[in-house]
Amino acid sequence: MARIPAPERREALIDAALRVVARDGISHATTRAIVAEAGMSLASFHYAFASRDELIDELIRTVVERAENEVVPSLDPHLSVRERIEAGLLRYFGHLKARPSHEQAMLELTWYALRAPERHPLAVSQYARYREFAMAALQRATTDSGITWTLPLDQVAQVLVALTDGLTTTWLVDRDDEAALRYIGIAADTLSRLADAR
Amino acid sequence: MARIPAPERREALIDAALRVVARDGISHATTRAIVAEAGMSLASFHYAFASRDELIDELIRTVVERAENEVVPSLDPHLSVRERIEAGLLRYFGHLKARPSHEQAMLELTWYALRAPERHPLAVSQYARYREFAMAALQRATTDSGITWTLPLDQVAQVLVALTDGLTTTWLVDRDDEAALRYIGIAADTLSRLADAR
DNA sequence: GTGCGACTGGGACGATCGTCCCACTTTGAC
DNA sequence: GTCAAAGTGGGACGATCGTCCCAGTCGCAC
Repeated sequence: MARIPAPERREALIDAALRVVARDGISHATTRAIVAEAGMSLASFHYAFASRDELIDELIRTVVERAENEVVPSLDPHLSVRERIEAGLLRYFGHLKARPSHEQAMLELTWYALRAPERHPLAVSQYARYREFAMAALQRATTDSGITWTLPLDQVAQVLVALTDGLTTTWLVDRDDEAALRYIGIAADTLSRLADAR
Repeated sequence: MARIPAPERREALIDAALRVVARDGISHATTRAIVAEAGMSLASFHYAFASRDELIDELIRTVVERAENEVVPSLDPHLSVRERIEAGLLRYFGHLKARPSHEQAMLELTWYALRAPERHPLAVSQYARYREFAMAALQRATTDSGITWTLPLDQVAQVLVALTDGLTTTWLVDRDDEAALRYIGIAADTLSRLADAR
């Protein structure tokens, strides 16, 4: 095996771990499974990480950092705020359909973190990050429209996160595209009603 | 140990398993943990169940059957449809706050079922049952009000399930009561707007 | 080139997992 | 009372888990 400095190995192991979690679920993300995915030996694992828990914690932190803003509303000036929001939600839905196992992995990591009290803050910061993304998306949706929100932006963002969560969970279970599209339309209505022309 | 016929023992084991999952998470719901919770020996377990998988499957089926309709809207004739729906959501939220670990267990079981293809139907039927509850609740909310829905009732119910899911997940992470109450108000707005006076 | 620290591979540790076996006790039909 | 069937307890099986040890190999500063 090629000799790889520890920091790079940590990255490679985290990447491998995410692939394993997405493919097989976190319960199958054993040290051996992760090491096999990364093409390493067990010794290399424990040379880079003190324990499996340390890797999983680092994995959660990493996916939270890496998470991209998938809900990017359209900026087309011809569109209404509602249409911009709907465009953003549709973009997220496209991403969800393209990589369902990735979103499922993210949620599994949330539940995993939620089970151990000392890991709870990881889940909280994960959702704080989602809220940031939501805020940015909402701000973008009202840019150059002369429209403001009837609630503080972070509160609207909280609603958007919850709406997105509901979409993700129910679609992952039912895989009902038509229901998802209906829901997106209704969610866009709901959010745009929280915006008010001055 | 008292001698208990196998069918009763199956019930007792399922009850014990649900308690373990709610308290410690499904990853800690090992045969030994379940057996200890039920105060039995391992032999009794495998006398009642062929395998742990059989018990978990039966557990999911049982909680889906047992699940009670927590979203029961008010029937107070003085209330508007929107207020009735909000009352129902508030009732569910009260239940969620009173037994968060139970709701967390239900969701963990969903994700568990979602991981194995042969168990996927269990998750689907779980959400089908939620949809039934939602339909009953929505029907109740418009009783004697001369109001109908602008969408087929089962489609409105799908929206309610997704809205409730979003509420549950985000509250379990953030434990933000105020945000939950705001969200409930907005969700009630959203749903009542799908109802139309004839 | 030498030497030291960084890195690797393989094998092994004890703990815990799901499952099973078998001798034993109790129950209920006859 | 007899006896087959039902139910029980304890201990053991092989597999797999996270972790660790240790001898060995490589890269790099000097």
